[in-house]
Amino acid sequence: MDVKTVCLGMLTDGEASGYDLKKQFESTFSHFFAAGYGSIYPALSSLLADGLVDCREIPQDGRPARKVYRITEAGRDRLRLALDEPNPGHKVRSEFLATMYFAHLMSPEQVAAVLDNRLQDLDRYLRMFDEFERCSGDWTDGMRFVCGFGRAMTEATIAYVEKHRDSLVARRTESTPEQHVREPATTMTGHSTQ
Amino acid sequence: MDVKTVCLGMLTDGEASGYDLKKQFESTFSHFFAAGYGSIYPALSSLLADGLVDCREIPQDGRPARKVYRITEAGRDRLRLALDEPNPGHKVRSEFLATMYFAHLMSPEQVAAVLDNRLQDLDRYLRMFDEFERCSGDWTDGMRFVCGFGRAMTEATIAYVEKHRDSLVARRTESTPEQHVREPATTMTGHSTQ
DNA sequence: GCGCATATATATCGATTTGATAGTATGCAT
DNA sequence: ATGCATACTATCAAATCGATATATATGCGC
Repeated sequence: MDVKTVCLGMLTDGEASGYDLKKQFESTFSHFFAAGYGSIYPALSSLLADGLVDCREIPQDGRPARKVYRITEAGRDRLRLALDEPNPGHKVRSEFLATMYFAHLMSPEQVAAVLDNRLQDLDRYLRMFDEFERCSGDWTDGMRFVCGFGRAMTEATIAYVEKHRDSLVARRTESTPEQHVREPATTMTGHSTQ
Repeated sequence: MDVKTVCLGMLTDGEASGYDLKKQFESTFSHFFAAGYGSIYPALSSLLADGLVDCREIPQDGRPARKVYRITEAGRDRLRLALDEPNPGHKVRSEFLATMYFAHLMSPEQVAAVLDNRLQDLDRYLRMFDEFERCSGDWTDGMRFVCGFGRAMTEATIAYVEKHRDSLVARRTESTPEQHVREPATTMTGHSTQ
């Protein structure tokens, strides 16, 4: 399941332009499948070339013409085929966790800052889910499942970070730094690798 | 924080070859920062060209020579700089959730298969974390934090999927692959804000 | 009236990442 | 004896990311 397939899926809901799809990637899909113009426009071109969508232009004054895409029958077939994959992946790419992995190379203040910023982001996510749910009247079960999933993850993350924050930051706010020496006077240039 | 930075971080633990780093990406880092040879080797080349690591070759009979990389002082500086980023990202790319989003376009059997396969994967993750923790004697706080994070997410995911599985699959077990109409107000909705 | 942000719309470009593949040797199990 | 796993290296096309460019219109504060 790549961006092409997701675009195809979005188009089952009605015709849309690349701009429209981008907005959906930025809202409902943002917490589990983000995509930018650099992916969306090539995806639509490719789908069009393969006859999986068709396109009509709606001229507008001032703005460039809207190019509105619509899924074709071939497109629906292709989508069904893609949705048949029984074990779709789920990948996390976390610079946050990578940073925390190396917490021993950072000052306690730096670690605290990273954790607090993450908590703020998570709070923003929570508010986003509130927003979503406020207008979830006509949602499908799938949409509810996915949104609830995001909320559950966010809440579990907040709980975990708040619980373990101190064990990462706690250490004395000064003295005996493991690796992050401030004064380069006594260098470890001797390559003291094991 | 890209692959280059993570490689640099791994090398603070001692010298290593690209192959060694790959193994670490596949084990400890796999649940939040995977990388393949196609990223690792170019990363090491680039680090070498920038003088952030150095390299010595250890010839072996039969196999190609080991190229063992070691972080330099410039490399440590660069790493400290990278770790100073106060708000590192955390991204999810989930074909699983994208698929579930379109559950209404699938048969109940397909949906059930996807959910069950996911649960199996999650169970495998759980066992992986058990494995990790069995030899966590000399771990840093950061490593413990990251591993605990992965376990917490996995457990929360299992709980969520098991709790909501039926609401996605439920509908009559025999059905057309085409989409179905949603029924009004079954009481299982439950806004579990817990 | 001026500058600025935001929204509507399109699209491209370099850099990075992914996923698969290739090569070459040892050793182990079927 | 054949296939498979492990140990090493490495590359390549395709996909994706993130930033940017090009227009115009609307609204907001100063």
